[in-house]
Amino acid sequence: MGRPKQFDPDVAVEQAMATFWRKGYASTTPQDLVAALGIGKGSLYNTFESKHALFERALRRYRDTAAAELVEMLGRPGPVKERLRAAMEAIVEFDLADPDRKGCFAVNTAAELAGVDPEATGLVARMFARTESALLAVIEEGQRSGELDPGRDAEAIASMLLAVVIGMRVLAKTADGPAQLRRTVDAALDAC
Amino acid sequence: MGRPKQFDPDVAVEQAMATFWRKGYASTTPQDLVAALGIGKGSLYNTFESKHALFERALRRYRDTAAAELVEMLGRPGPVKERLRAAMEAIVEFDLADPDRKGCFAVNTAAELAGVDPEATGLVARMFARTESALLAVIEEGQRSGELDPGRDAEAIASMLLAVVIGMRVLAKTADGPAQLRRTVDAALDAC
DNA sequence: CATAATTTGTACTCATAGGTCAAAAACGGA
DNA sequence: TCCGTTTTTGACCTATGAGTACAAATTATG
Repeated sequence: MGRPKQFDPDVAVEQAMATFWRKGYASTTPQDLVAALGIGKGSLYNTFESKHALFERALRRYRDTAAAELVEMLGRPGPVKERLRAAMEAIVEFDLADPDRKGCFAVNTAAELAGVDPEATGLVARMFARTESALLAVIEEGQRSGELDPGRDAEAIASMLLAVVIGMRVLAKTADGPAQLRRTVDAALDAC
Repeated sequence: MGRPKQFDPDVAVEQAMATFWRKGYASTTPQDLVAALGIGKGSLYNTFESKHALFERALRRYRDTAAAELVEMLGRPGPVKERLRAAMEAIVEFDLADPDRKGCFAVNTAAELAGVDPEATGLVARMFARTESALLAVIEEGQRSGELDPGRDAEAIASMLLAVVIGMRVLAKTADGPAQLRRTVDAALDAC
């Protein structure tokens, strides 16, 4: 019954994610969104309650795709140090290859909305926590297998690696070349 | 000659800095600014060319105060590790004590405007570079004095510490307590 | 085929962004 | 005290933000 939608809401959320990611929340206008999604304003507000609601869905989508990918990479089989290096290098490659220099959607959102938007703040905090858990799991696995020194504080190392990753993704937005970030990866791995 | 200004432009820049720092560039409105500076809109635009020009001055002020303070702390006399710890712990204390969770103005600006606003991007990139230089100087000093292992790559460690600091300042915006950041400081110092 | 249900496009609305401008006010100098 | 200069005040302006209203269009079902 009723007229069927002319567009796929999931695809629309994906496109909204790309737009919010590139421009940030405040700077993204309804016009930006209708242009990016290729639908009219009526459909926009009929399908998604509000700009804020759509933003929240976009953030969740990010969590379930890009953020989940990092966690997945860390969970792959293989030597611990190689996994950590692969994951960090993939981030560096990705961020530097992006002509828009979008960085990380979660990091950008933390910088823009933490303390202002409770839903966004909570979502981002949990993404960070999830990433930290994944890092911790890898570190502990390495310590058990003897690849890493078991005498070190695994939680501290995981927390530091999370900070390194977040810091790199900020730096990637202003970096003029890959040298600095590659050095950072090397030093971070040495610290494990 | 002519009517004297009723307000101190330097103080006004300071207040503008606080406002931009807390709300970000896009979300700060002329109304916010006249309210924060306590002057009329005419005076605002008579004294500062535009919102963007005022923002740039605010960023420069930040560079010359808060950002300079970190560099200064790192340059103080004393054992290298103690200096690094003191500087990092000061950042953590400062960020967590702030009820607004503003974080670092430079980091927030990088997240919001890198790639969009050339002046802001350049200013932030140079603040980061300056901080990295200060970190490198401390590391090298420690390696010369024997406090740190001279066999390690000082530049890599400095780059990593910069990433750690930036990452911590993002994390401080969503953190629920000091534990995670304290662990990060410990692990970062161990990595030197 | 009529009808109910849903979507879509378009035209509105109200508030605010970002800024300009004219006139009044406050100064120092002649 | 009048003049030229500069600042302040606050009304004004145009464009856009975010969203609403609603009629027209499109569909499944009885």
